[in-house]
This record gives sequence, structure tokens and C-alpha cells, in this order.
Amino acid sequence: MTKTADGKMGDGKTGEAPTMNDVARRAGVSAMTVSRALKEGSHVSKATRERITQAINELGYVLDQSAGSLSSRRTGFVAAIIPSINNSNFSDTARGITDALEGTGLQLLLGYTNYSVEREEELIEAMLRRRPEGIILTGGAHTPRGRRMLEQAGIPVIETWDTPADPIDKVVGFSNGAAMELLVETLAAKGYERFGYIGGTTARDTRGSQRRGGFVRALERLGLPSDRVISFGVPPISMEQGAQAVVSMLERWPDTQVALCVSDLSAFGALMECQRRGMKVPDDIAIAGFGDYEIAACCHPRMTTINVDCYGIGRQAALKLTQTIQGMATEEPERITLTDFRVVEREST
Amino acid sequence: MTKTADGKMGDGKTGEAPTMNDVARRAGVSAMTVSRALKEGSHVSKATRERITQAINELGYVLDQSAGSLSSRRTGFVAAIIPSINNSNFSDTARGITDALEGTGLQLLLGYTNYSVEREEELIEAMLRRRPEGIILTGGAHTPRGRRMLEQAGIPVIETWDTPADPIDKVVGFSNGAAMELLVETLAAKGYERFGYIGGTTARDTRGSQRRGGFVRALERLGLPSDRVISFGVPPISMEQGAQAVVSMLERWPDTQVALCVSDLSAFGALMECQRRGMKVPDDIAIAGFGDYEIAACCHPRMTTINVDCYGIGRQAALKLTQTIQGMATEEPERITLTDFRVVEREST
DNA sequence: ACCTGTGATGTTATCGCTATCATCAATAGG
DNA sequence: CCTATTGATGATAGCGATAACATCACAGGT
Repeated sequence: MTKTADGKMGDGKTGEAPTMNDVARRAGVSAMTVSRALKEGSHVSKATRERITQAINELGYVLDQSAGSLSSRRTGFVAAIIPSINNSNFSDTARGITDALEGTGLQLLLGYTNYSVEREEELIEAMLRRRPEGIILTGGAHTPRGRRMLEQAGIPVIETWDTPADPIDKVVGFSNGAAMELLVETLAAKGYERFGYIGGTTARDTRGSQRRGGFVRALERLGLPSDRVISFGVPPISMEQGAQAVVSMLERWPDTQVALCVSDLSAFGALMECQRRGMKVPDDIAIAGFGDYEIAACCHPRMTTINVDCYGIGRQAALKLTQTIQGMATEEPERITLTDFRVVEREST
Repeated sequence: MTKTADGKMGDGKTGEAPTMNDVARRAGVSAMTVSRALKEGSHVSKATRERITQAINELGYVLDQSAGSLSSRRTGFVAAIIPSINNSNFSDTARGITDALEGTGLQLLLGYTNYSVEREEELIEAMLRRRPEGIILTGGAHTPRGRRMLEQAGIPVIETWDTPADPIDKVVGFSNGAAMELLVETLAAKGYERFGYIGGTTARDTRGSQRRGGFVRALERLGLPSDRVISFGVPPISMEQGAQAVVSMLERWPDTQVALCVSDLSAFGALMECQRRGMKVPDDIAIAGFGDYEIAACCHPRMTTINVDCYGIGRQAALKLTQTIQGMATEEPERITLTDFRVVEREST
């Protein structure tokens, strides 16, 4: 591999990238000392450190962490897998993870599945090949092979956004079903009786089907009709699909008093569609969402929804991860952490 | 390193993770053959491959790619740095990248800066330490040190979402200023004369300030007043800030006919706020956004905006990257690719 | 002056994999 | 039947860093 004018960098130096040895030679020290100089809390004399820093700058050297992690057996990153980056609930969780990782020397490697467990399996494998020090997943539904890989990986695994019946390792989440039940109860207490539900078609979105389950359970318990369920579109369902779904719902059950939606996005679509048709919300029909996205607090009328501590889920998951990784002399963190949710009542109900 | 009961995995096997040598021993072949069996297009006999596959399954072996890439000098990933994952424009770009990478054996490592160039610099360094085979950035504004690192990295660098005056390497983007000019011209042609602009305060968001620049330029060219500019909040400005900004604007210049916003999100906030105050859009005031987010097509009234090919930016950036990486015997791809944008006229103007 | 502890550095041996070259058998071509 | 070609496999030598141990100099206590 002596080929050289191959890097094709616009300008700047040509040739192979400098290694730690190049730096060491230039600074007149051994590679080991360079390695130490690049690490916090190592004993390197001030003069030497300065020479090394200078050599690094002159050469434009950048540490090769992949080589380092092979040797130190620490890759310095954790993996997180979320359904979609294009959903602010999950990206809030990702922010929570990043923030909690700040200062731990760990970096986040993010992947997204588009709500597909098959894609999740691929991602799990791709991630594990890079030897993360821990992995955070969304939900408790995995392929059998994905699950097996996680169990055998020998790293802490955290499932989030859910309360799986049979967790792989640790969990930070809440019961989506219970949250929806609470919403139904809150609204029933206000006098609503004829509830409709708008969600996606398949069981692909496990959180979605749990929400639907909660909807049905709560109504049955209250002795109210629980059959007004519209399944529309492949999850995650969009604003536009929410709009279309509410139309179907009103055609089929014109006297529906309140439409609960699997997420704020579809709820928003429904809300706008109702206004477009000249219906008054909440007088003609009430609408509530799930997730407390930015849009729920800002639309007109402002929307009732379930607030979920998305950011906190990420933060706590990452915290639990770093605690486990660092061994935490004292004790292992709790296996299961339940996060808060609450009904946010606004003008749309 | 004989310590063993240390992995602390919930259940499953204990002990060190199996290596390729363990697999090789179990399958009765050499490690090299295992390595070949794990790679497409290598000559391994069917019988051997089966034995190896079986051994892999029995041991639960997962390839250690970080060791592999040290040896092969190919890490198999590309880095992308975006301002925010919580913004569907950029996450669409990320999707475009992922999709274009599909089947190339390259994986995406995503980082986000929260619109901070300092954070970008940190991320660039963190990424380069892992030796990506290429890197995709958002915008052309970097710290001097960040820029230097990119220039010296010896890998293809693609700046996107912008048309930097002095690109580092390759570019896939569009002129944010020109796009805003086009929007102003389109609306001026409909007869609007008193334009206002709502955006963030600082120059931190370079795309935002270019849009503002385009707004001013177009109005000056048309001989219309260009001073109705509200700067509100640190970019990226939220829906809520858009709502507050439009209030300031109407207090200061009550006869404003049309409010252009730095993004659909702030435009949406403004739109809702106007309705809350009983103003009719577009009769009392027209509103337009930028970005053509999902919300623009779905809100009521539907919003006029600039559609930008976010997904295409990602796709083309990744394509250009893989072409460069693979050498493309024939020729280097174009240095600069301009992507499309267009005005989408809807009911809000 | 002697011992000890500590800071600053170097040496050596991997980490787990793959590039490369070498080997040997089987197949094909003349 | 002999040589050239290809396929299947193995042996060896790193890739670029760091862990672990080894030195060596020097400060301080007695």
C-alpha cells in the first residue's frame, strides 16, 4: 500500500494520514507518551505536552479511535435505535441521551428503523459489529434473532418507551395503555360519552396498538361504547391521514363527541380538517392527541393531549447505561424505571 | 485479562465474547476462511461455509468490525452532521442519505449540532477520530479549526443546504437567498406591497440570514419597503416564537399585508396566533413559510411556502460521496450540484 | 547517606481482524 | 500428458493504538 496520490484531497498535504508514531518522532518522544498526552489525567510533563501538541498541529494529526478501542477494549460509544428521527418525540429522547452522555466520554450512534422490526434487526447487528458499550432501544418488540443478539452481546441493553412484559435487561418507559386509559377517564369525567379512536392499521407500531388497547379497556370499564375505532394507514400515520380518518369517522358515526388520536400529528390533521368543514372544535367535536408535541400547544384551538417525558426517557436511559457501564461500585441501577405522563387539558376538549 | 464474570449480562453465556478464532476452531478451519465466509464474493466452498455459519450461530458470534477496519483500512461508514434531528427538513435529508447508502455497505453515523458551530467542531473531530470514509455537512459555515480538519482529513467532504462561496470540496445545495427572492417576487406579482419578515435574532443560523438577505434584496429591487423585519429568539425559532413575533410585527406595522417567515414552523405559529386574534388569513394578513413541512400542507388555511428538495439533497450528497469513494474509474462527480426549489402557492396568501 | 514513593517516560506485547502471499488440488486447453 | 488457470484454503504480518510493566530521576523523611 504505497500508493500515495490517491487521497485526492483538494489541497493540503498529500500522502497517508499521519499516525501517532509520526507525531512521536516529530516531538522526540515515544508513541506511548503521545497517547498519554492525548488522554486526560495522565502524567506528562508540561514541556513534553507542549512539544507534542505542536507536532500534532503541524501534522494535522487526528487520533484514530478505532485502533485505540481495539487495544483498550473501549469503543467510547453507545448505540440508540429509534423508530424515526423525523418525530420530535423520539428525537427528544435522542437529545436526552446525548445530553446525559455529555462529559462521560461516550458518544451516541443513532439509527432509525422506520418502524420496522426487520430493519431493527439489521441495525442491531450493524451496531453490535461496532461494539457499542451499551444499547438503547425503543419498545420491547424485536425479532427473535435481534433479541438473541442483544442477550448475548454482553453489554447493558435498555428498552424504552414501553413496559415490555419480558424485558431483555433494563427498562425506562411507561405504559402507553395506561396513559390512554387516563385520558379517556379524564374526558369521561367531563361528560363525554361517545368516544372515537383514530390510529394506524397494523400492529407494526406496538405503542400504537397499546394505546388503542387502553382506549377500549377504559371505555369498557366505564360501560361506554368502545367500537368506534378507525384504523387508517400504515403507522406512523400522518397529519393528512388523520384528516382523512376523521372524515371516515364522522361519516360512520356522525354523533361522535370526541376523537382520540394515536398521536398529536394525526390529531392535528383531524382538527384542521374539522375546521375546514366548518365544524367548531370542541363544540361540534372535541379532539385530543397523544405526545404533547410542539404543535399541540400552538395550534388553534390548543390541543388536549398526553404529555410524555420524552427527553427524560432518554436522559434516564443514558444515565442507567453509564451507571451500569461504570460498574457503580455500590449497586446496579433499578431494572425498571417508570417515567411520568399526564393529561394536558387544553381548548380542544 | 482473565477476569471473566464481569460482563454482567442478565442471563445467557458468560465469559469473553467469542472471536473469529473461536469460530474457526469450532468449524475446523482457519480464521482467514471465516473472514472470507463473512464477506460477499469470496471463494469459500459450500460445505465449509455451512460449517462456519453453524459455528457462528452456536457461539453467537458477531464480527468485530472495528478490528476489521483497522486491518482493511475501511471503516464502512460515512458521517453526516445536521443542525437538528428534530427538524423534518434535515431528517428528510438524513433519510435521503440513508436510502442512497443502502446496498453500498456504508452505514450512516449521524450527529447534530443544535445550530452551533462550536458543537460542530467537536463533532467533526469526534467523527474524524472514527475515520469515516466521507463526511456530509450542513451549510458552509465552520470554525477555522473545523475547516482545517476537514481539509486535511483526506476524505470527500460534502457541504449541503447552501452554496458556500468558498467550498471545502463538493457541494449539494441551493441558494437560500435566491429562494426567498423568488417567493417575494411571486407574491409581489399578486399585488402585495407591504411585506414583513420574521426570523431569528443572531447570525448563528446562516441559512436564516441568507433568507433574510434575499427578502431585503428582492424588495429593494422592486422598490418596496424592506425594513419590516422582526428578529425574535435564537434560531431555530419555534412555533410559539413565530406567534409572538407576528404580534410584535402587527403592533409595529399594523398595515402589513404579508408576513414571510424563516421557516414553516414559525409561520404556522404566526398563522394560528392570527386566527386566535380573530384575523382572517389571507384576507386580513397573508402568511408564507419556508421549507414545505408536512404542516404547511395540512394546516387551515393551507400554507404558501417554498418547497426544497430536502430528501434529494441527502440522496445526491450520498451519491456523490459513494462515487468519489469508489473512485468511479471514469471521472470525478461535479463539484457543485444545485438542487431545486419552488414556490408552492396555497390558501394562506 | 539510605530508602521509598512518585512522576515521567520507554519497551513490549497484544487487541481481532484482513491483506497478501503461498500452497495445493482440480479443471481446462492444446 | 503437461502446463496454465482457477478455486479453496492456510500462514504470516501487520493495521494504529493502548495496557502493563520496566526504568530512571528526583524529592522527602529519618
